Amino acid sequence: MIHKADPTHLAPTVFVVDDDADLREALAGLFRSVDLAAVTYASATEFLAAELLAARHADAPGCLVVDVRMPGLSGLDFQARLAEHGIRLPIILMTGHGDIPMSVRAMKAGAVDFLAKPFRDQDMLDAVAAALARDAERRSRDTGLQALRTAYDTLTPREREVLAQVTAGLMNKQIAGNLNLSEITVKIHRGNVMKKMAARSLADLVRMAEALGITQT
Amino acid sequence: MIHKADPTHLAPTVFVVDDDADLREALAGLFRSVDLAAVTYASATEFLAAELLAARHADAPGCLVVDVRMPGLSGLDFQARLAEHGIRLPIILMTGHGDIPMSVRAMKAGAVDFLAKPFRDQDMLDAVAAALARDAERRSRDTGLQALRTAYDTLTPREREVLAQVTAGLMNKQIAGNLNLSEITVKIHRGNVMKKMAARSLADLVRMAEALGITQT
DNA sequence: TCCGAAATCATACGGAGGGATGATCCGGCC
DNA sequence: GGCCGGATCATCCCTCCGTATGATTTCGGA
Repeated sequence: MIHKADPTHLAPTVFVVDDDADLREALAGLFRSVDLAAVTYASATEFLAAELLAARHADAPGCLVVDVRMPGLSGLDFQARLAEHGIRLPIILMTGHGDIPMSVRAMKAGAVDFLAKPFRDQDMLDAVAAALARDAERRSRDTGLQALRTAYDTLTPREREVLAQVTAGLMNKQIAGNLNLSEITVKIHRGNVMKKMAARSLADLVRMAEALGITQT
Repeated sequence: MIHKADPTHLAPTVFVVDDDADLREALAGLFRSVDLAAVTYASATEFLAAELLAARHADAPGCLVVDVRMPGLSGLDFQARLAEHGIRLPIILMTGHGDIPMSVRAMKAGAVDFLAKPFRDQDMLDAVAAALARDAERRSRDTGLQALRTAYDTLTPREREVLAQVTAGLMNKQIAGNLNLSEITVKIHRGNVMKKMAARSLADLVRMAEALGITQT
């Protein structure tokens, strides 16, 4: 496990999606000039095809720089489509002929920035820096949670019930009553839960349950 | 305490700030037509003066509908100024001559919406509904936290130290060592903490500490 | 059919939590 | 000076937690 590369530490990539080849290359050059890897696509569908096939979207840190007006899928629709495919890269939108409602809609949908062309290189670089920071933060949150989920997945159904009630603050005795068990059995499940979740204290376990969204009915 | 009115349940008020008297009144009428209380101001400074004097901002649920271009304080500066005064009402901005960068800046700063004039009445009402929902949600989160803070404020310095280490998962014995106390003293502080915080279990206490952002150095 | 994982329970012991009672000491405050 | 709250500690006692040892049952897969 220690030998597996941690995607969080990979160099991030800026994915440029624009039907204007000149602009694509200009942007890619701009990003590379500040030591950022850049990949270009001529359309949203091209990006989706490539990324879904590569299946890299799950572990590729980076962000998207997308023109809102493109043949086929528009930037705004693209924004919505990404979520469906589980791609959660932060998006920076660009437009040559956008209006205020469009920019507001994009920002509401979670875009990091919305730049009207022409924009200054520095504005784009600032936006990309913000987007990459947002992506890195989401990733670190996600990997923490994923480790917890992996551990949680190893629990048996009974152990999960016990976990829920333990972290709800019930005593072994009460849990035993609720589940129609003897207290000793609850203790055993409880001990197993602590081991499997690698919790060093009840406080630990409570925080884990909190992060996992485990609630007691 | 039970007899004090819960601001959460007061009817929300829409605060309209615009230097155009006709538009002010038109908007106030629109809001009242859907049974929303509306108060109008001709400028940002007028709003701040009135609200800060009334000291109602702390418990008045509602939202702001503000024109970005006004004599004196602009809508965007106004947005920044509110935070300084501790006023956290959601803001909807309007503009007659805005541009995309302005709208993006406003949205980044947390505006609920940014409407270009002329807008449809329904769009404004939708925006206000969203703003009021956001305000109500923040309020309910805040009041929950405030109850916790009130309880936490009653703790003595020693009790807070013990709380921090208890919720960090340390045993009484270890806490006693860290604080150079006997175990029995820790137990007493611990018991006092449970009473004062009204925690019915350790799990409870851990969640409270989590919500309060209490971390162990 | 046999094995292993899951689930169940008993007994027993040691450690940890938690309350009650009683006591001392110190520093503000009326 | 006297009072009170905060902090400190002891002793006693009971409950709760955790784990080890040993054992049974059930169920699904090799």
